[in-house]
Amino acid sequence: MLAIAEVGHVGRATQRVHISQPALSQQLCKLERELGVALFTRHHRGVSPTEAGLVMLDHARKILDQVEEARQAIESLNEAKTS
Amino acid sequence: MLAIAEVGHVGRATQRVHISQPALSQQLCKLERELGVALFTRHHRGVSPTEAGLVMLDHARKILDQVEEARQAIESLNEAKTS
DNA sequence: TCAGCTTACGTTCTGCGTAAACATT
DNA sequence: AATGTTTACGCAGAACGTAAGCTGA
Repeated sequence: MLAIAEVGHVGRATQRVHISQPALSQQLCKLERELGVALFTRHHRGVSPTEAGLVMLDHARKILDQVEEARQAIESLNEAKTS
Repeated sequence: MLAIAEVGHVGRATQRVHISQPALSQQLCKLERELGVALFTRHHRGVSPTEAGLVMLDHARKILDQVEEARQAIESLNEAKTS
């Protein structure tokens, strides 16, 4: 969700996530409410990350990497079983 | 979700997660369908993790730790701002 | 006026809880 | 019979998409 907004535009990010732009905006707003901090500053030419947004981006990448790692771990374990 | 089932019983885990036992069972089944692998073997005295369950457990802990780390990072960043 | 984010609103889907069923000893 | 997991089912809340609104250059 946030990781996608790293493209610089909320609207531009939609083609990566395959959801509509308002929905993505809602997700972002919800996350910001949840964290109690603004992740991006809105301006007329897309958005740019705040300080908090930057640290969050870093953590988000790590989390997603970890998830992907887990997914691949069970995947390769699956193949070993079926072979 | 999975991390809670590390208590050994699906039913016993409910008091940690504060959701009903059927709901937790559903989550577990859904995750197993999603991964295409059984995470636990069911027997008459609770459940015990399969091989896949064990590796998943390991990854799940890392992921949750990472999430917690992120949450605390923005938290401390918030406090710095307000002070 | 234009580009891009946000709000409104109705619909669809997901997740939970209660209740009932199934399985194993 | 008893313990523990799963299925059925109805409902509340969340998420999405379409459409309309808002804002700054």
